[in-house]
Amino acid sequence: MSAYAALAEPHRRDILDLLRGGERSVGELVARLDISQPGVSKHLRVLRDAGLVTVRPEGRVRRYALSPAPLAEVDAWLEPYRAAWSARLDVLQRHLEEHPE
Amino acid sequence: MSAYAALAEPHRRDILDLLRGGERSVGELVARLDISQPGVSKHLRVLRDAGLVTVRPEGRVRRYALSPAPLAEVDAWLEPYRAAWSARLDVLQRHLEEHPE
DNA sequence: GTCAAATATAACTCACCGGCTATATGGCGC
DNA sequence: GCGCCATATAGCCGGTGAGTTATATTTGAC
Repeated sequence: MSAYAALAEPHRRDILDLLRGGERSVGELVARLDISQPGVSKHLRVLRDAGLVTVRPEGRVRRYALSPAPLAEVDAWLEPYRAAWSARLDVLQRHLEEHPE
Repeated sequence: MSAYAALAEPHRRDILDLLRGGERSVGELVARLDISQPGVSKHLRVLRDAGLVTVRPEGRVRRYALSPAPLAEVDAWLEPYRAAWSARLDVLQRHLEEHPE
């Protein structure tokens, strides 16, 4: 699954947001996510296949960590659009300068 | 459908990319997209519902234009991750400086 | 070795998505 | 009005996604 598709699911974005705070075990994620443990494991599998997270087994616990590299592609795709919407903001700003309310 | 989900479909990203070059009629999009006209219309409907494009009827032609505002949300979500992956690059860079091959 | 804890996988269901063809809708030319 | 052109919608189908419960797997504790 592409990084784009992986991000389409809100729970998966939640998981990534949680992992931004550092490594988390599956149990810790389950505790914060209002879906079943197998559901979390399934999402983690998708994220792992997309290269967005990595696992580090530690005893019987598996700690997941963020691996944000694939997001760079999304960011790169977004790049030209950033110009587009800031251009729009510029237009608005110029308009306001020339026609103050 | 959320902006994230809208972006999950490659054809829809293609459509947005095409619209970056300016307004396009449905026919022009169909000509470049290797899917049927109804398929394109369906994707345009999704993009419209997500607020990513706007329509301007002009005679019997409907011209679609980019409306990138919802992408700002995606960009904002991505923001903290940008830090995360540039941090990783920094780590790599420092490593290379301290241990040149 | 046995049991319990942590996690993954299997198997199932339901809903939705993306493609198609066929058809409806609305504007234009005559 | 009639027919054509551009586009949208309806309706169908096959695939897949996200959730569940039940079960398998691995590891640690004893």
